[in-house]
Amino acid sequence: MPLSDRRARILAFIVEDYVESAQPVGSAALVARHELDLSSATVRSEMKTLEEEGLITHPHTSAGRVPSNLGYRTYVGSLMGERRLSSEEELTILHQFHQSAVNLQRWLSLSASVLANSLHTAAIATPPHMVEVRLKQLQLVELTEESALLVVVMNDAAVLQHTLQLAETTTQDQLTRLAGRLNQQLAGHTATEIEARTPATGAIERQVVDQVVALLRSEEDAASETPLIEGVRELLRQPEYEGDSDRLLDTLEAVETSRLQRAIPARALGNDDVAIVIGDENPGERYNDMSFVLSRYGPAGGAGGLIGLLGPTRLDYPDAVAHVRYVSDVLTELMRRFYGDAGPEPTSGEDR
Amino acid sequence: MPLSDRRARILAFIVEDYVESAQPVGSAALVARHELDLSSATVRSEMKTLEEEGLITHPHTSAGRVPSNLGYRTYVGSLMGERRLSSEEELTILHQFHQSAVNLQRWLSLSASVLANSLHTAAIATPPHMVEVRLKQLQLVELTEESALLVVVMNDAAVLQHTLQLAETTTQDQLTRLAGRLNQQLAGHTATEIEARTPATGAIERQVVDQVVALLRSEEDAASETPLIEGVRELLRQPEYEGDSDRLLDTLEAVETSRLQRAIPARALGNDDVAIVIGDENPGERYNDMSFVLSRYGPAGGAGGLIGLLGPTRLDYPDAVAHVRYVSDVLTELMRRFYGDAGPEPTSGEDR
DNA sequence: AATTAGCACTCTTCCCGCGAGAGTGCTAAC
DNA sequence: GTTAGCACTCTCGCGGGAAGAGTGCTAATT
Repeated sequence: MPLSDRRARILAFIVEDYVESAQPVGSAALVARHELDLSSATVRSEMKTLEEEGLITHPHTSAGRVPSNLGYRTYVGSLMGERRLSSEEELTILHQFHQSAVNLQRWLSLSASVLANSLHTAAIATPPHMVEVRLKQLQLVELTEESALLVVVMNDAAVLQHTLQLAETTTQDQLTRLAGRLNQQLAGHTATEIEARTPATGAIERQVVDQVVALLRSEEDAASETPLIEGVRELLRQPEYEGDSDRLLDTLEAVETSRLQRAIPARALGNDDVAIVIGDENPGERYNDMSFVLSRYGPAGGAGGLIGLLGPTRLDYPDAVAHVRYVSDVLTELMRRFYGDAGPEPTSGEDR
Repeated sequence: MPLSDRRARILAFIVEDYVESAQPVGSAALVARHELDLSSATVRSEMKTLEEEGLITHPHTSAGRVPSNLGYRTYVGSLMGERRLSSEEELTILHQFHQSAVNLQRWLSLSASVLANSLHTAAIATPPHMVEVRLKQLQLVELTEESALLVVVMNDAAVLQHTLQLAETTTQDQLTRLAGRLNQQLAGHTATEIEARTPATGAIERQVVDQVVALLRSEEDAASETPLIEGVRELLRQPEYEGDSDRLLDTLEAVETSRLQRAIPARALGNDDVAIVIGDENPGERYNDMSFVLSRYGPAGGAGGLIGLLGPTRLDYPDAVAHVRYVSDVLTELMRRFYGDAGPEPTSGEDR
């Protein structure tokens, strides 16, 4: 039995009312609220059908209806309207970016904060990384006679550092010369390329090269990076956790500890897509009652990452999608402006 | 009326029992637990006196006694025994450090984790900083024609970065030469020294120098650094928060958002001291029911910071002090080994 | 003079039961 | 197909009462 038009409308109302009130919605309340030309009895019978179709449920006999995960999925997939931010909203967001220092890390955390505050839930951002990470420049700084700091800048503008215990004692002069030589040889190459040639001269040189390769590899490996999370408190203030400290702490733990990556769709996301993962669509059981709304940011083909929201399944999806899309676009534009395209195809206009 | 010997012992028992059980301790229970040669009635009358002295309180008429902040303070100041870690405990901790990469940031977060897990509460660590921050080396990396990444290494081995929007277009070659020149001129100097000489040649040079000064300044300013916090969940699982979501969230907020520095005693801490701040001894009201157990880490005169515990006033202080002291010593020793003393006086032996 | 047994008193906590309220699901009429 | 009516179910909040813990006082004991 396909979803009749009327039943679809009712489902949408249930989702929207429930998102707003966090209370199970009853037939009478629904009729009153939307001034339907239907009696509550009719709505009740439609609700019954919706329940048989698995789109809504009952917490208990005498309570109103609550959307099931499938219900949300249906709503998100075909029922919800598209929301666009007003230019006022857009300006408020832009304004915050313009006040921020030019610093990718700041932008990311600002983006996450903006999302978290707008939707009163948690937001996450993974640091940008490229498919092909190349060495841009390395630097060696003496710490003691037997240890040195290796600083590596990559083509995605990431700066990684590592302390080396040197096999032999050296001076800053020698280190500077070594760094200069290695920069000439290795700049612009990937970990694999560097490994393939292995010049292998001095002991220290080998140490440095090995470490550079290791750092490039770790940057290539998106999963190794801890995502940034903002607004956990906003999330935990949601009524779903009210008075339920256990669930609250479990969620806090799930959000903070388990590598979020595993829960995030690894599948490629087009630059304009916003992916919505609802409840048990998540791999792993930890996020059974949570949803993700995610988008890729960063110039197409260049360094990029994921940014988005993490909330209870009871999320305002239209609002979430609109915000995630806009913030992601802003971030992409900023990166393009300040870090260059850093990729093959200069993408077509999605600026605003 | 000075604290009689017996009354002091009773206070100590109350503190210790309460720390262990998180339940108000009654006179009968106390006698039984410690096999005292006293009747519960005697203990009761002593308790009454302790209460009049403000060392303990009553949640309500028919409940046992709970130490007041003053009670804890007295206990910590003169009653508690000194606890030393067993060599087994020390080894377990050391082992974790030896498995870690040589990386100050890692060490800090490891230290905090160790503390948090050992005492089942939160632990904090502020990044190391020096009283006199000097430029060690800078590096300029081209991003686009009009923007470059400035990477600055300081004498405390901190690496800071900043993206510059350049006033003129340049090439990597020009940037490398500029970096070389500036390194010769500025390396080893403090922000103030650099500012005083102001060579002021090209526009880009001025931009770079200004930014270097700003970065040095921000590193000098300890308060600007966000402390690292681990184990918030351990803290929030403590019985004080059980079933009290509001208090839980308030605490989460206090711990995560408000600049912890303000609550941390800014006063100089000797290298071997462990400072204990209890409840309302904290400046600001946010931490009225929390205690800090803090120690300075880092070679004397060199780069250093604070590390310690953040818990409910109901803390196992002897255990806390022992752990904080040991971890701080380990950290200091590691820093000395890998980063050098980086300071005038090579400190006398406090290694183990 | 200090200690102790005894006891009344207070206050919390838990449980039980009950009534109000919300909302459903069915049936019969429109 | 829609709707009014109604019985039924379940939750939630409230009051009462019993159990338990622990105090504080008093009077007896050492």
